Amino acid sequence: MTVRTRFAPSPTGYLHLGGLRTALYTYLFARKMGGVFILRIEDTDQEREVPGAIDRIYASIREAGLTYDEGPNVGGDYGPYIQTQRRHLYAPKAWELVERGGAYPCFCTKEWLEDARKACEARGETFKYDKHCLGISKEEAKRRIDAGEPYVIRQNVPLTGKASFDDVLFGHIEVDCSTLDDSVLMKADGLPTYNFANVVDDHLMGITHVLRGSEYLSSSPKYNLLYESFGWEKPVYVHLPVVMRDASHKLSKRFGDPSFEDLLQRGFLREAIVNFIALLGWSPGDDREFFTLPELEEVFDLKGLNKSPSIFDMDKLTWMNSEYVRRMPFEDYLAMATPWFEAAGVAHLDTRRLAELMQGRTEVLDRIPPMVDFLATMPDFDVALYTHKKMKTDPQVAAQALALAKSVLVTISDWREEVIHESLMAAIAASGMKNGQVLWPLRIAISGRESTPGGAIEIAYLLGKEETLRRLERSIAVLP
RNA sequence: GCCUCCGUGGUCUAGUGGCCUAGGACACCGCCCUCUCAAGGCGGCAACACGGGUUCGAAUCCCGUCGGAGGUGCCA
Repeated sequence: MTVRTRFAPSPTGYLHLGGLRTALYTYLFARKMGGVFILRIEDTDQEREVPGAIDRIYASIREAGLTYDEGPNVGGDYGPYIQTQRRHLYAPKAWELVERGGAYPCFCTKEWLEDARKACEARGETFKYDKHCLGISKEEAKRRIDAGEPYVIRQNVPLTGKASFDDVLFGHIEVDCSTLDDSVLMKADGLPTYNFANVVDDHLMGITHVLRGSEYLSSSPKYNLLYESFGWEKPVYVHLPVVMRDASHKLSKRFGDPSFEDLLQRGFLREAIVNFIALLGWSPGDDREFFTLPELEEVFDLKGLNKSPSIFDMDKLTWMNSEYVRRMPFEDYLAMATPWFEAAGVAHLDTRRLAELMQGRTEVLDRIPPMVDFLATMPDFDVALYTHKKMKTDPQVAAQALALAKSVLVTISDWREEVIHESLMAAIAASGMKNGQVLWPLRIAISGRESTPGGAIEIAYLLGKEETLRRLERSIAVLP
C-alpha cells in the first residue's frame, strides 16, 4: 500500500515554524516511505482567512524545498485540494451520517448556546450540549429546513462508553464519551468545520498517515467515532508536540517570534533552518547534526520523534547557520553577501577580499552591515581604545606606533597586502617594538573599532592607500 | 473546574532494567593560538521534577504528588 500523507494548513497568516516542522516531518515520512505528499488548504473558516496567506504558504513550502505531489496548483487525482472548492462534497456526507445515526440537524442559535455556555461557566461546570435537537423528528426537521430556518449538523456522540484512538507516538488514548460534546460538523453557512472536513477529506483523498499538531490529540477520539459511523478505514495517527518559545508559551507572532519568512529575510539560510527544525523534536538516534534535505529523506524515522514540546533556541539556530555559511562555496557566499555589502555602503571596495575575510565570521547575513560599515565611514572613537594591556599599548605608545606606521605606509606605491605586511613588519622589527604595539594602535586608528573582521593590514588594504593615510593622519592629529 | 498528554543540564537531545561515576551539541566560563574579532585546540560548570514502591539492580517498570502543555468554539 502506498503511503499518502498530507499537510493541511489554514490560510490565516504566514507559515510559522511549528507549521513548517509539521510540514517537514509529513514530507519526510512520505519520501522515506516512497509515498505521496499532498498539500491541502483548509479554508473553511471564511472569517479568519487572510488575503494573500495562501500564496505565502506556497512560497514558504517551496522555499523550504518541500515538493508536493498533489495539491492546488499541482493537481492530482483527488482534487480539488482547497476545501472551499470542495464544498459540495460535505453536505451529502453529513446527511449520510445523519441517516446512520452518527449526526443530527440542530436549530439552536449561536446566541442561545452562548448564554447556556456562560451560565454553565458561572456554575463552574463544563458546558455540554444537551442533544436538545436530537429529539426533533425527521419530518419536522425537513419542514424547518425547507422553510429556510438556519441549522447546523452535529455529531451524535454516544452518552456512554469509551472513545479511543491509537497514536504512533502517544500510544492508546481513551476517553469516556460522557466527557465529549456533540461538536458541530456542518456550519450554518453550509461549510464544514475542521472536525468534519478533515475526516471526509482524509478519507476521500486516501490519506494513510495523518501527521498533525498535538492540539488535535484530545479531539481525535471523536474523529474515530466518525470513521466508525461511516465504516471507513482509519488512518495511522502521529501527533506532533508543540514548538514553544519558552517553557510555557508556544511560538507566537504576538511575542515577536519569527516566522520562516522572517528568518529568511534576516539572512538565515533555508538549509540551515530546515536542518535545525528537523532536529527540534526529532533525533536520528546518534550524534549526527548536519543533514541536507535528501539525507533527511533517507534517515527520517518516526521512532526518533520526541513526545515532549521543544523550545525554539535561537542561539543554536544561529550557530548552525554560521556553520552553513562557513561551509558554503565562496562564490555563493559572495553572491549572498553582496546586497548586504551594498546596504553597508562598502560595495565599492574589493568585495571579494572583504567576503573572504567575512565568510568565516558571518553568523547571519543581517549582521554583516554593522561589522563592515566602519569601512565606509570612520566612526568616532575614544582614545582609551589605544590602551590594551596584553598588546602593551596606550596612547603614548600609539603616538610612536602611528608615526612609524605612517612613515612606512606613505612610501608604499604597490598597495597590496603582502607589500603592506612586509614593509610594516620590517619597520617594526627595526624599531624594536612588539608587533602588537604597532598593529593594534594602527588598526584602531584606521577603523575606530575595538574589533574588526581582519587585522590592521587587511583593513588598510581594503581602505586603500589614500583613505588609510587620511584616517591615520586624522587619528594622529587628535591624539592627546 | 473537567478531560487528555508531557516531564534527562539554561536549551536541543542520546538513553527502552545492568554497557550510566548518564553520552553528544548549543550557550556560558577558563586556557592556548593570535596584530583585534572570529575560527580552531584543550579544559570546566551543569540534568534523570519530587516521593513511594517492584527488582539482586531503575533515568528506564508501577502508583502518587508537583510542574507544564493541549482541549473544553457554527477556530483550525
